[in-house]
Amino acid sequence: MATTLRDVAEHAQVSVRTVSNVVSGYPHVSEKMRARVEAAIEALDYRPNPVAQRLRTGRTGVLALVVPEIDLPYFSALAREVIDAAALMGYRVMIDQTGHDHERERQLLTGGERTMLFDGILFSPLVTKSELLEMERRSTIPLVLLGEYSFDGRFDHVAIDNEGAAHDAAAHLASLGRRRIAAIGAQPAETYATPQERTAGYLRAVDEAGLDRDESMIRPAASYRRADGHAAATELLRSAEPPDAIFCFTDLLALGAMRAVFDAGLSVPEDVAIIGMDDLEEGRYARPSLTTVSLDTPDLARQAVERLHARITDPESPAAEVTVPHRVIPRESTGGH
Amino acid sequence: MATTLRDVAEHAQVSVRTVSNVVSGYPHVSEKMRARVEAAIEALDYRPNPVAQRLRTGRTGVLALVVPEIDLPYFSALAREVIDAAALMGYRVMIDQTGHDHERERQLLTGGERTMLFDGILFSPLVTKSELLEMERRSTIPLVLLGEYSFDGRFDHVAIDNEGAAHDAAAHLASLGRRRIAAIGAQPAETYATPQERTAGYLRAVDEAGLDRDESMIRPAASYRRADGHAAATELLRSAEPPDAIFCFTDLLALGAMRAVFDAGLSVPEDVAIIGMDDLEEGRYARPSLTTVSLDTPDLARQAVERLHARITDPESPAAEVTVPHRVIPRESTGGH
DNA sequence: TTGTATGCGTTATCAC
DNA sequence: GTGATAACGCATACAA
Repeated sequence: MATTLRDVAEHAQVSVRTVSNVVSGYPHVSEKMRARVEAAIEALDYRPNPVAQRLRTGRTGVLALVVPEIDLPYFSALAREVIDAAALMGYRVMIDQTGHDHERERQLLTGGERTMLFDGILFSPLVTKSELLEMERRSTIPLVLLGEYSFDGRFDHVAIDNEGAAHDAAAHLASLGRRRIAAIGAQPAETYATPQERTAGYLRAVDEAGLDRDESMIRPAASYRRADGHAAATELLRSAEPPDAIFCFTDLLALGAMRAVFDAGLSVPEDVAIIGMDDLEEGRYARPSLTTVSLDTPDLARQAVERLHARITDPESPAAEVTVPHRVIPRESTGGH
Repeated sequence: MATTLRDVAEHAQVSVRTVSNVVSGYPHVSEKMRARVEAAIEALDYRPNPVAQRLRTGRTGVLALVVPEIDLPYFSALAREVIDAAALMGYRVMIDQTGHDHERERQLLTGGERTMLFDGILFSPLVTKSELLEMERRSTIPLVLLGEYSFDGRFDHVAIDNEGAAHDAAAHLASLGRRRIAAIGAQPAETYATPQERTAGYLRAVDEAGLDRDESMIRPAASYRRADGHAAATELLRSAEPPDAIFCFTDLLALGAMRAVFDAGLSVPEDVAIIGMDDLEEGRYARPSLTTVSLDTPDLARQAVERLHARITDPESPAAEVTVPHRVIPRESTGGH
């Protein structure tokens, strides 16, 4: 069926070794040999079997990208950049959705039935500290964390400064004269790093602005979808002293929150200013356009893939901590440019 | 390093054959043998090497999903469902982005350097008829087309009725009393099937409503992103006789068009009613919420994966043509429920 | 029911 | 610089 190295070797009257050399670009091959082999390759339309190459070399040329849900715009934007960055370095990308299923995450990391299917993992889901500990104990596969814990430098880690970014977002609202600044996206238990760090940054900004901390202004979000932002904002607006500004931990939450403000008969930014994080394209076209904290996703993806590649080629290289810059982008939802 | 069948066999004092039987669930294995082998597997923490399995069996357990851009919400939603549906049938999914690069598409289909990396392809990008012809000539890998040409039943094909769906969308606008109904998303040349069919459906609805066909009301869109919808709508609104309704071939185009209407100082749906297609979650939270044509994406994904699986297991099975139902969902952008 | 041996298509180690 | 050949880890035809 499929043409193999041996077929080419026979056709060109040389050994498989020589054909392999030509195919893999081994430098020490005489010109006439190379020409003969290449002619045979052309004639037989030969293409190497990657599966056999893998078995032999142990490398698969595939990276896994693990995300909670690929249809969350932030993750699909990330996936796009990761796929492109990986392609540039000769990798293909397999995407796994954990769907917030911790068991699924563990399986993916500790081997499960899927060992050796990829050379490394870009791990992006929310994850708890104890899960990371378990990973470190059991897993041996090269791993780069995207976002979340830096975890004592035991894993490569590429992310923004969550605390700082959240601080800047809330500080932006304060700088506009808003006094009752709410936050949406905290997580109830002390489980995940991202919401914790963002809450901390928010609180620091509140303190620095000389505002009162008000626990009732901090709202959890079970997930980071529009519906969660809508529900949380609706509750906030019903309270005795509603906020005049809301900092949402993601743009998607913010878009849901905006819709809730309109549904309550109020307007953005006049009654309530809103800021998100992620700089989704959707926010640029929303009405009003959404002020947000932008993080250079292409850069983040590129750095993550590079880190992972470095770890794959040299498993002993020290873990790196990469922080990608962020910046507030003022738009209409906080009163313009 | 890694434990192999042979290691397990030695540990359990049996042959590799027996271990293999146990691992692969071969029924005729005596109880004590099975127990001994399983104990050894447990003790050595053995896991089969999927790459070796593949080389041996020729099956990879991987499907490729080819899309133009994974960060277009329609395709990320599709990817989510495809990944889930594939997981249910024991497949993993590799995502490829063609980025509207026809050369890239051809490579993916006619083999390129990537042969035998997956068992089948779900092919979703826009594609021309001549490209499909070339595919049929050269490619041998199981393939299911999502959307686009049915192509004479030579490929399995899962899609909505594009012509009918477009007709229903435009007819919905006409039924609301709109007289100057524009369309955004046509493609200039006679290249792709989807825009052609949608244009045809639009024209049929215009005719049926007794309205005049007006070529200037049909606007092309280079891509299907918000920016394209914005640009096209802006032009339409500047014309001497601007439209009172716009049918956009995708929700993303519609969301861009809505923003353009606001930027022009007009309102939706009072001045211009807008309808899209795809039923993105984004449209449900937009202001005003976006009327759209919904197609059951989970169902489409499931059927596509099932078709592909059927073709993989039986390459001789006749090509199937599956049409997934659609329906108009009225929302605020056309004047409510 | 279980063991032995061969091959899937490569790469890489030896010789020459 | 090139040729023969042994793995890589698994599944299976054939034998027992």
